Amino acid sequence: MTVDPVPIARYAALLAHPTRTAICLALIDGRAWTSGELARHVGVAPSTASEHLTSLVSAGVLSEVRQGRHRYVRLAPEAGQLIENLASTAGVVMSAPTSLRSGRVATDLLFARTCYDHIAGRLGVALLDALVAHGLLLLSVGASLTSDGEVWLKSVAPGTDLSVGRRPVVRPCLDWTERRPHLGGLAGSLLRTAFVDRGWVLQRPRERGLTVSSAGEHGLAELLDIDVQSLRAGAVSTL
Amino acid sequence: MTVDPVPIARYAALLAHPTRTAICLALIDGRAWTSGELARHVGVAPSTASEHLTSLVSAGVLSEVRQGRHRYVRLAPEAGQLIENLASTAGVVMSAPTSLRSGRVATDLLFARTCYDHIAGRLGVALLDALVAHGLLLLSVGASLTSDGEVWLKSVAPGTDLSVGRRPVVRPCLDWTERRPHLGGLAGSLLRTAFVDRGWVLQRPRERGLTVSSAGEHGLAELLDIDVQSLRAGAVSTL
DNA sequence: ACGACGATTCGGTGCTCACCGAACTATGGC
DNA sequence: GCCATAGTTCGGTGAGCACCGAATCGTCGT
Repeated sequence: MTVDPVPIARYAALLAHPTRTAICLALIDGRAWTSGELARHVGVAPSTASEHLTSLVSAGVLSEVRQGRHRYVRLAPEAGQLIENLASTAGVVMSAPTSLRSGRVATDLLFARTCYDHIAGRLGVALLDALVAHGLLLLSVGASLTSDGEVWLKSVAPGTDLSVGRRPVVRPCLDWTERRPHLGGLAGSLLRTAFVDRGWVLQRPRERGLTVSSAGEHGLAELLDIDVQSLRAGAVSTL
Repeated sequence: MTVDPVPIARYAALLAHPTRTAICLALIDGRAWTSGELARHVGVAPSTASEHLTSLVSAGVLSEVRQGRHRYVRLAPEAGQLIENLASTAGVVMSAPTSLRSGRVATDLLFARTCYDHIAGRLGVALLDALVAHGLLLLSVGASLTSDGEVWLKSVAPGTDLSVGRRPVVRPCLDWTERRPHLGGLAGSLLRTAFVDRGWVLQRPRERGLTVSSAGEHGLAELLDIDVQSLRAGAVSTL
């Protein structure tokens, strides 16, 4: 007995069930998905998806990060490679756009999407960077608005009372496609609402993806020097 | 739904069971094994092994050739690659000698082994080539001994009656490690017996592998100009 | 023709596991 | 404090399948 077949078989078994395979295929775009999203995507009960994720994570096929009540999972790079290898050996044509970090839906989401009630993706990261660049936000341990920032926010989102509630005004929320924080907390929520109200940011029901109108492009450029065009083209903010 | 997970899962499932994995690992040495050998090797009933082989073959993981009452299977090259990939991803160290066409046992068998009751492997192929080179054997459609060959055979294996029985005197038997015919049939059997009797070829019970003594090296060189040393080193006859 | 042997087919058995729903925990925002 | 939402745990159910032994088939060599 030269090589023990058991661990190999055990690993293969993880990819040997349509549901888990579908989960991995969804994750091959390189993004982090939540447990619930995956459950809906592959059409099983949340409990079932959760069980699958647990086994995939404990075997190292997926890596997980828990944030609040969400469980984000990502495909481990080696596992992604193996799956593409497996698919091609199995004679399945994986269309190019399905590969890592591409595909229409995927790129849309990479550009801008909702995270809880605020904006994530490259746009969300750019937003936070712009606030810092303009001296409106201070990023050290945690984050906080400067006094300029408070004034600015009230002008952008009129009728805001920052003293109410226990929700932190700003919260750096780790962005799982950019691996950098974007703007969360109350300020993030207010900004999203303000942008949607102005018709700058468009949000379709039951979808995570956000789009920016041409009015939004102008507005964001004027307000915070954000170049939406280049963000959309894939540029990341360089702060 | 961009990619159908089902065929991928189905393929992975083939490698997802310890028994089938063990079969594939055995086959990774690049040689063709019979169904029964694999059954014994992995420790299951012949019927079980047969079933596994059927599914592996029909999925293209293995290729099969039936010869007489034997079913030879080989690992498809892409499948071998995938398995090595899978093993390394699963964190299993596949020691170098386990890889394609190497390892001690494997190379021994590549050099010389029994096939039915005659000699296969590089030595078997060299034997057939030498007979042809010396004008003792005619290889066209099928094969037949020349009259010189008959005389020679009787001198090497005294007491031989070639007219008895329905067994073909010579039969080119496809060698599944060399992909070229070696000497089968009655002549092959007689030569093996003669060589074993003379102590040229050594055969341990319950093993397929054959070894050649130093007496055998001299004898084969003198009798048929066969260079056992270089065969053992991996050279193949070039006829 | 016959016996030996390798391989296959077929029933039956038992284990594993994917799945769901229901109950529960934890988090977020009011 | 409250409710809503995301996720998890757990028991039970059902399907799939790896396995074996017995019977059968085909080939080989006498």
